[in-house]
Amino acid sequence: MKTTIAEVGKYVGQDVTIGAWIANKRSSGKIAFLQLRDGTGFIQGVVVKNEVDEKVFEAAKSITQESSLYVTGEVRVDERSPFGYELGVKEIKVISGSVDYPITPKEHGTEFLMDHRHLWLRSKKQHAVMKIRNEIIRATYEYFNNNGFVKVDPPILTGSAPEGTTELFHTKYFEEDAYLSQSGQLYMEAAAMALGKVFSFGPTFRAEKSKTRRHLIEFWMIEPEMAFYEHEDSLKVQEEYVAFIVKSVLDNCKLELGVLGRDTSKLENITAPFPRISYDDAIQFLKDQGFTDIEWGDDFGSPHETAIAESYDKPVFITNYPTALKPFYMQPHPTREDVVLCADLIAPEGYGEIIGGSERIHDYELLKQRIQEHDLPESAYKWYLETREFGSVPHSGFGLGLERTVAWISGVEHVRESIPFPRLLNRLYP
RNA sequence: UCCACCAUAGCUCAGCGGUAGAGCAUUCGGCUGUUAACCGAAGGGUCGUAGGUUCGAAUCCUACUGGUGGAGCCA
Repeated sequence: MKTTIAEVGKYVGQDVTIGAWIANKRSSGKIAFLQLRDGTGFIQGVVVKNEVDEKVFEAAKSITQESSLYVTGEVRVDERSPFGYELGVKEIKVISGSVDYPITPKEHGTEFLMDHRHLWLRSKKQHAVMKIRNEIIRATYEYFNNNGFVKVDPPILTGSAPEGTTELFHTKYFEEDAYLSQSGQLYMEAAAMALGKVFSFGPTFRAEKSKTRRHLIEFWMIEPEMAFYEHEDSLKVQEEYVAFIVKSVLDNCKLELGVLGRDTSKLENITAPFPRISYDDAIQFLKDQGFTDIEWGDDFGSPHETAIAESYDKPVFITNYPTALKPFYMQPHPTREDVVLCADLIAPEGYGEIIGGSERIHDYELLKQRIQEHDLPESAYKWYLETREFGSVPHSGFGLGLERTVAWISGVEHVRESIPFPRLLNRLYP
């Protein structure tokens, strides 16, 4: 019976054949332990010399790390295995050898591991992070599909800069200039006017010289946009969605969280509603904490963000930032000129901002005025303004950074481990 | 772009002015329950590059290159 490691629980007491790789091996004179992996999981194969053909034991003793093989044996329950099962090996058929596998069972530096990212992904820890990433993606589709959202894919090649200031990747579009998308939001707003509640999930590109554990040049973003939703309605969706993906990972990735040594009690606590603090109060809070380098009107730096996040044990919304700090399209506060209806969601444990969202301006004249104030080319925003010209409605949306969310839930230090092949300031290989 | 630190065996590091070291990996030998297994042996190096100081530089100085951490910007 050919099966996978994930499925062996169905075959206790029976012989199965698994296509696998050797993750590691330990052997003595009369017994060998093969640490097997097949992509679906990890299991230990035990080869006892006087129970198998001599050739099989020799093959087990001489097989090298990351060689591929078909291994046949009896599935048995074993309490010593964290996975619960092990394989009493009867036969080994090597498919392909592996000489001098670079990633040895020892510590390695970041540069070396990143140079071998294509192989590093095979490790138990990276496997666990990728499974958690997948679970977050799966739960995202489940959440939005269950709540009446339609997935819409905005373009990746664009002709203009949605948020103006940030650096964009430039490319040619035949004779024209084009840029890689840094946000699909404007297109999602148009889509919301067509389909009501929509969400996107796709890559985003920022040509910023950022060099921190929270930054990637290419990252994935989930951007919901909702017609007839005001700011407060959007915050409810955000906290419910984030709580849902955390719960999904807790329910479906127990083994992976264990491999990563994640403190799950911190995740179990992540339930809606999330605490909120206004920008005004956050400034006051920081001053009370002894920060002297910040005044009303300044944007938060990383230490400020962390100080605010650390005073809560859940993600926290920082709401209503000064208009001057935020992009042109955000809806002004109903009773105040100087702030807008927006919120950033800051993850606990120093993982930084995972969501930025706002209610969007729906008034045609005001939006046009803002575009002029920001010196944006009106011709490029003609289509965007038209969404306000023909039956404009209040609407809100937000963007969630996938890699920061994966890093936070997995508990890995750096976002470069939360995406299969990270694009970083100095890294385009592999 | 700025600040700090780092660059020695395939990998992780020690050596910090006087002939280059360890652990892991590899090869060989030993070991019946290992969990980064263990024990013994062997092979493996123009000490990032280019200058300089010195009788003598992996070691001190300068520049460059590459990397790591952080800042700013942002998800």
